[in-house]
Amino acid sequence: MKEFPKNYNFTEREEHWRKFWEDEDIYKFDESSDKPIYSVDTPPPYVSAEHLHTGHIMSYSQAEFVVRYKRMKGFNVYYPMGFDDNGLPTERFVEKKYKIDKSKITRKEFIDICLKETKVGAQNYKNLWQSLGTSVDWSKTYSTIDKHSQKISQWSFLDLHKKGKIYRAKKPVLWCTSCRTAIAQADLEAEERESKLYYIKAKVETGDELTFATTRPELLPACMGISVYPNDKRYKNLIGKKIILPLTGKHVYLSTDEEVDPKYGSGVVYFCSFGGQDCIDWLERHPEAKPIHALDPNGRFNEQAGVYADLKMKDARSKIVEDLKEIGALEKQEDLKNVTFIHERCSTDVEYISTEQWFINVLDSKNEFAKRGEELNWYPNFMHRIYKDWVTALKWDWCISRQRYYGVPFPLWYCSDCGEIVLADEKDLPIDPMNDRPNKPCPKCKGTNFKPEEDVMDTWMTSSLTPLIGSGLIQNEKLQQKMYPETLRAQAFEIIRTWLFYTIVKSHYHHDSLPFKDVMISGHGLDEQGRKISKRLGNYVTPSTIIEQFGADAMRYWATGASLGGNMRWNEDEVKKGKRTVTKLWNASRLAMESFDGQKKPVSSSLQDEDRWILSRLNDTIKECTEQFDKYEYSKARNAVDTFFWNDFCDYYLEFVKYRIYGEDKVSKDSAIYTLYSSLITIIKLYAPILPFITEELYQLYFKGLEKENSIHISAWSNANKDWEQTEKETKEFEKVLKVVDAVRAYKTKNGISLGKEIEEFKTEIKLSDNQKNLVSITQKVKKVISK
RNA sequence: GGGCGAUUAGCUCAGUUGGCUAGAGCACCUCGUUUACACCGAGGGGGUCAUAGGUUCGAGUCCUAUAUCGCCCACCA
Repeated sequence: MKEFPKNYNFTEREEHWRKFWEDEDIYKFDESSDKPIYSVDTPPPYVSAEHLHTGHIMSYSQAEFVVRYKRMKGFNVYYPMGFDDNGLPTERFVEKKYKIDKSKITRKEFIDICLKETKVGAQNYKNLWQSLGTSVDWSKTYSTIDKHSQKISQWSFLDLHKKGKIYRAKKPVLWCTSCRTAIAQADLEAEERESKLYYIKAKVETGDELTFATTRPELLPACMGISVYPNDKRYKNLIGKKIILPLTGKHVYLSTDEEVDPKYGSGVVYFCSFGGQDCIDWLERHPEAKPIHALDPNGRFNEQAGVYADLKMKDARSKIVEDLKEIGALEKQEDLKNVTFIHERCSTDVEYISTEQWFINVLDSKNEFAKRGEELNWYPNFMHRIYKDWVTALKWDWCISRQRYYGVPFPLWYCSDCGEIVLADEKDLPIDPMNDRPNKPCPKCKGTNFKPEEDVMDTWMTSSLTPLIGSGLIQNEKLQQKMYPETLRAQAFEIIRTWLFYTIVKSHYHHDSLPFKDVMISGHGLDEQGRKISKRLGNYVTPSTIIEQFGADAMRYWATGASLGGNMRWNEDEVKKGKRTVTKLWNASRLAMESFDGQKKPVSSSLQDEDRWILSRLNDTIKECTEQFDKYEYSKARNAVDTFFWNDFCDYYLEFVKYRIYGEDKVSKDSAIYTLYSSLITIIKLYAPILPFITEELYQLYFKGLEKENSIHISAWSNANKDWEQTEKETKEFEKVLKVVDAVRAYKTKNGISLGKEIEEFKTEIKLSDNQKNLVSITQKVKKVISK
């Protein structure tokens, strides 16, 4: 056996193996293989993420453990990587970073900055993934703004349009006044706030007074109707009467509405043109009412709001409340908590503005999407519930158009003469209607003047296609078809309602199938106190610092700490434990390997009791570990290996065989070496998915010459071996030895005797055979073991 | 308001279909340099398994309430 250094220099060796894997194409997808395919769809991260934190490491590593396991299990693994660099998140990032005022920059200039910025971001991610040893096939990468992704996104639009799932309509949509674009229901976040319920008095034409209650008095200029519950006796004689609104002097009529709760507030509700879901629903029930378009897309009132024109919502509120007080129309106000919807990207209050947008019809197929959710294999299972609830609660069709610059353009124009929508030809994709022109005149009026669609697509319009984009990177068409649906989607739980849901929508409509068979959902990375990691709190550590300090293997080891789907706190001690495991593996291997003969694989000759025992334990560990990995329970898989390696193998077995490998008895030595070899190669294989660097190092140091595969990561996973099985009785019999060993150790420790020091005799109540007595005396340095 | 998780040693967490005299790692205390490892080994202290009921021969594990925390969802204006 060649020289075995005393210490393992992870900094240098990890760098070495990174390069080796890349040079040798270890993780390259083999297009000619006929092994079963295992394809993986992991989230293309937003490259605009300003910082990478341990939460990212956690969720990507967890998927990667499984990927490595499957690769060793004999699957032809397809693991591409994408970067999400289109859409609103990137735009907001660039706007903030460069303090851009979009009115003072051209569309093209802005897009150029975005493209430049995303290149930098993608490189940062790639560097981190590589230093972590992520086993991606880097020749298969995509970005969501590249031509390939644009082509597929535009194809998706055309196909869904053809299938009648896409429509354009002018109706109230969710609107962000800060981003100045329409958004989708999935982009909303609910925020509970301390608010006030204002009781406002209005005059009735009969001379009576009517008090209605609202949390949003600022919408008064857009009031389009007032309703009470049909059987509410208090207001019976006022129904149908003209109500004169305070401040604006406009009038509406008092109507009845089943949805009004007579017990809440004054039992009188006013409805406004952009107040919220309740108002939209009310308008549907009261088509006679006329919406008042008093709010501009920038969030300011316009001339329809009379004296309140030009005011922002917030300012309008205080002004209107003030004015109401002044004229004595504010009866009272009560404190209450209520839920406001905000845009998740910028936390701006969402408004409801009637605009013309593109939609994908999802509401009509809610049941089918729910059914797809049932067909999907969920790991862990309880995550299914989040999906189910979301699908059931859907209220809006998916608005896919954004009034922004940086995104995939819609493949269409409008005829300037007749307004007809002219779609691009599939064969011309991708196109940009701003630069390209239709290749034929308007099919309706033969006109040749066109207006491009200036809106861009919602970023999810593209990322919902990642299974297609990923598999589409395979040139071989026959093979490409075998790649869809993919095998595994791995993602975090907070994007179930977006990424997962939208991907299922697309696959269902396009292919009438699920996009993948399994979904593995990770939890959140939290800080040490259990708080969500956020930029504002600054409560995160930089992964690259940890990797430099403890090594990538140690960092990855930490990521196994959370059970599947569970949240995990940051805990540097766990990283240290990973580092210690690496060191321990190194040292244990040093002991074993220095006894190995490099020429040929050892074979089993005459195994001794302790050999049979450890091999049986090894066998159990293989079974347990495999079973857990098959269920995506990387955490439990690691646990099984840890227990075996530290407790059984190091604490007991290595102590048992030391004297044999240093000794002269060839038969005894050979069987010890066979057992050591079998155990060690298995241990490093079982650890390989989690600790790819140290296991590769150990594999290359000795096993490669005999095991043939170029890297441990493409070597075959260890299978349970029938020959190694032991009956329960045999195991129990041997465990008596362990008990006596424990007793000897305890005796020595309590008496301050070094474990290496020989003692004269040791008495035990446990009945041991002569073989067993012999084993205890030699390994524990007791001249004579006296047992019953 | 509805739902889903969680609640086990000082800390972070395991405890699979009920059999546990409740485990691990860290931390703590004591001992020990032994030809793999002091980034170590050995030994030890420490828990009425959130609370209250119930099912059972037997419950950390199942049921029913309650409490606290976290998350998801939700138009009572």
